Amino acid sequence: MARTSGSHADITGPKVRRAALRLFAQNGYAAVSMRQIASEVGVQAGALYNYTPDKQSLLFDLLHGHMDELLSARAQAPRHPSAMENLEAFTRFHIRFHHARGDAVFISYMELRNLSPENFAAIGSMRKTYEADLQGILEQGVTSREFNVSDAKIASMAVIAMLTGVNTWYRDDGPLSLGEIEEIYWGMVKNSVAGG
Amino acid sequence: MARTSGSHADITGPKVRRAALRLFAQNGYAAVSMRQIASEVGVQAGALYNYTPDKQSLLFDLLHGHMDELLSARAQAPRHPSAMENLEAFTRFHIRFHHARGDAVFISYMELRNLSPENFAAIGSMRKTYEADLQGILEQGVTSREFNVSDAKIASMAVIAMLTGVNTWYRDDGPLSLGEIEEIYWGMVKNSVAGG
DNA sequence: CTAGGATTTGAACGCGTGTTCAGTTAATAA
DNA sequence: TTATTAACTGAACACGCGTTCAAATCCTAG
Repeated sequence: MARTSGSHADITGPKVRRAALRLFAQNGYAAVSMRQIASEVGVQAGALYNYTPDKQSLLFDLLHGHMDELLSARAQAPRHPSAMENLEAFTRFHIRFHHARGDAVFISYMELRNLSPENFAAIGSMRKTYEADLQGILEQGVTSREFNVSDAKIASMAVIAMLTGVNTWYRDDGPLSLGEIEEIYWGMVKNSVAGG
Repeated sequence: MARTSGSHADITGPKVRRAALRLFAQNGYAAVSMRQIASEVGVQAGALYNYTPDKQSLLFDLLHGHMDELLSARAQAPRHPSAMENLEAFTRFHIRFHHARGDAVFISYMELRNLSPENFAAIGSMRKTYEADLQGILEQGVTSREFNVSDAKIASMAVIAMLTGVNTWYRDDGPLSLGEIEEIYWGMVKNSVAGG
């Protein structure tokens, strides 16, 4: 055997994924060519096929990896006795996690239609798991009378849409820090489900 | 002159736009070919160039037409003396208008990056006008002490994201009518800016 | 019925696509 | 030093792309 420690594969591999993530987010999956990705990595197009069987799998791996990170990061979050505390933790987690991964989030919403049916189902089910997490918190709060929502499923979709929307307009060099955004959004989320 | 009343142009033209709208929304601008659009219209690809100078203009016309409709429909809405009434009207308008135009809404969020810089700026400024409408309502409510928001701009982005999110999950054959959705969302919007 | 413009066809253009693969290069194990 | 193999190149493949345009077709005004 030769070239195990000095191998380039563990350098080029991540480079390929990073380049694909950036380009897919910026220009869209269909509009990005394998040659563009290769050029950003500093390699010829053929070499990419050492790291992905095809373009479609490259997209799927990015989405799947993102959802995997999301679910496992969320799974590690501590659970609190009160629904209010759980909702606050979820709100802050969602804003921070998604802010740090703008490209992956964008792709996850935009490029689902470019996945094969099986791949689409796989990502869809992971997303449902995440949504069910928030839905569970809302149901907990309804039971404990901390919250006042008529339909936890719909309320969870509304809250997630509101929180994810931060990504579409927030800029790091803007007037407000992410911490301030967190405060404002947590206030709105709390009122939206606890008020009335 | 010949063929003015019996002309096909006023039939084929809208057909082209409808087909392009549907296909762009379903598969993405970059993934849809002029031949696909032509095939859905029932015509050869070359004939499309009687109705658009190129593919890019076709996309822009769809987005521009959508924003035009949005702004003029909103402009016709009556204004109320109280911010609360204005916010309720905006909320219900937004949900209904966007629900009836799923494809155009989807494209308007997804395909902005496929516009040339000038076209992008044109659409962006129209969107800003719409957002400023809601922002003005929130500011009115802050002045009149009907609302309690620290930053009307951010609150308006949060509300719009929440409302537009309905399009991503609502289905006409689902368990709830759009009217019921309207009620639930209006409750959440009201609490989010008026509570605390 | 005929003239003439509106509308569409169908073929062609140069170009870029995803993917394959024989051959070349580079780095380590022995 | 040499054998081995991971990593990459560069050319090729068939194919679809957006767009153009002369020719054909369709329809109405006169």
